[in-house]
Amino acid sequence: MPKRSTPLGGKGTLTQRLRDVLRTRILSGDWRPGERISSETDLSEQYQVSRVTVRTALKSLESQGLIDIRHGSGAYVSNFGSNIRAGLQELRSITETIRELGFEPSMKFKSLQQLGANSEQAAHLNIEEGAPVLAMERAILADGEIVAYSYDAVAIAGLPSSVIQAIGKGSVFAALAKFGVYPARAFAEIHAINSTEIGWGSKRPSSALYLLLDQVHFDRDGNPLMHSKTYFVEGRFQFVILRTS
Amino acid sequence: MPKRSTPLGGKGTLTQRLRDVLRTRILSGDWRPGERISSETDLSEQYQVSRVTVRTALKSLESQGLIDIRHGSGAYVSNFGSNIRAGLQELRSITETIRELGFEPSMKFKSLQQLGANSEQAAHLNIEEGAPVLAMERAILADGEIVAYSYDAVAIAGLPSSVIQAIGKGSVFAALAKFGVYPARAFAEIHAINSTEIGWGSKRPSSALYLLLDQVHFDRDGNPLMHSKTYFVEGRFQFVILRTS
DNA sequence: ATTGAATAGTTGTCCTACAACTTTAAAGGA
DNA sequence: TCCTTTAAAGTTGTAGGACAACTATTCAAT
Repeated sequence: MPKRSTPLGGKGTLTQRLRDVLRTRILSGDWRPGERISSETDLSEQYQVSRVTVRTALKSLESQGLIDIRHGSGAYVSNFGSNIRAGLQELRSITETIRELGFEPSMKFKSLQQLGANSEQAAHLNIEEGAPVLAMERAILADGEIVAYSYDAVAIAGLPSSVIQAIGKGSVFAALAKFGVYPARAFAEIHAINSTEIGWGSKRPSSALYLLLDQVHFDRDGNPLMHSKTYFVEGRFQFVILRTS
Repeated sequence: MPKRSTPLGGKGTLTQRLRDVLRTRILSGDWRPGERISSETDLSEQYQVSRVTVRTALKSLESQGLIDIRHGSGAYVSNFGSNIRAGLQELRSITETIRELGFEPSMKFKSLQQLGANSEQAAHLNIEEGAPVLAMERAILADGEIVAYSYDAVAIAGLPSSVIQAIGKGSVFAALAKFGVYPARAFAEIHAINSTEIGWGSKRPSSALYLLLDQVHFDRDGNPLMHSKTYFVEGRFQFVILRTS
């Protein structure tokens, strides 16, 4: 039984760091699905943290559906394991998800301009109609194949121009992160859409069937940051959700 | 400031009972969105439980997105509140969700018979092809209007006939509960479907556009209980997801 | 072979204490 | 008056020890 001397590097609270380490171990197969993981006491000794910290980390993993804790018995790896990584309930950027699935993500801008918010955007972003927003129309590709079209609007009142310019080059979230703004939550609505007016370009899919993810991203204070309507080409992107009680 | 003498009635661990009480208080508006709820120390005195129990309950609510805990400051009600109740990430029966949204749910069976599992069902339920399953074709209505069509298959090998008969009359989950079997998790895939071969009956929707929820329910041991393909009529049912990081 | 009781192991809850962080208030200086 | 700094109080995060409640195993008795 090898001792772990890993100092739990990373950011966030001690509990969060331990949780990330344990999640990695579970997803990498240190314990097989159905198998019992080390007891709380063992883990607390291995990582030199209190049992409180171990418990909180395990509880978090349980709420994410990765493990199942049973009173008097132990914590067991659930039988879903790796599939959950692509789960919808976890907030990750689309390009990041594509890369984790083993594809090479890329992006093609159709338009990128600063203009006044329309009524829908204003309502979602909680700003005045006509207030400045950065509007984008993008195609998202995986290994050169279009998987989604996205229509986004970022509220940019108060943002420095350096950040605004950076948005056009890479990931929106990466640019906002440099300004110290992180999306903490997103509230999404899902719809089935059948329309030929969504896509563009020569590589446009033959089918007109899309799965629309209409979502608003918020920072941790509940301030809306970005509204985006992303149309996923049906069949090219797998949406999975883990539902727990 | 009134003292709470509520003995935290209900089932489950003390933490779970406290969590349910606090969730009810939050959803019923005891604290407004953005407002800070009582401190952990206060709550532990109010309900006569330890601070550990309060912390665990609050952490659970945080992972569900109802509150936001900030180090050194407090726990704040997040700005979504009641919308979350209909969230997809929470595992509840469709009829239950419909009732909570203020409509009167009902069900119309087109077929209900015991037959051998086809290859798709066998794979999802982890049983042999041809093993006995209870197959259903149902229309789900809210206030008399069709909101979804569902094609379900329950693995019934080993189930007493009394339970099998009860399934046909009321909720599937309610019948299984009497046998001591509870669905603890579901793994769902989402698709957009455009087909005229889904619905039936005179009240069939004019549109052929559906949101397909293809899901498998599991018990807490990871055993598959039921596979269901539910086709929601686009526009008649709002799907929302809270995504957290 | 079956039952039942003892036993060790594990998670659930409690208590106390302190560290780390946030917010508010007071004090001081320009 | 306005602003900055400092102090204090309040809140969440982590630690350690203790015991209750539950589970799984072992072993003896029937």
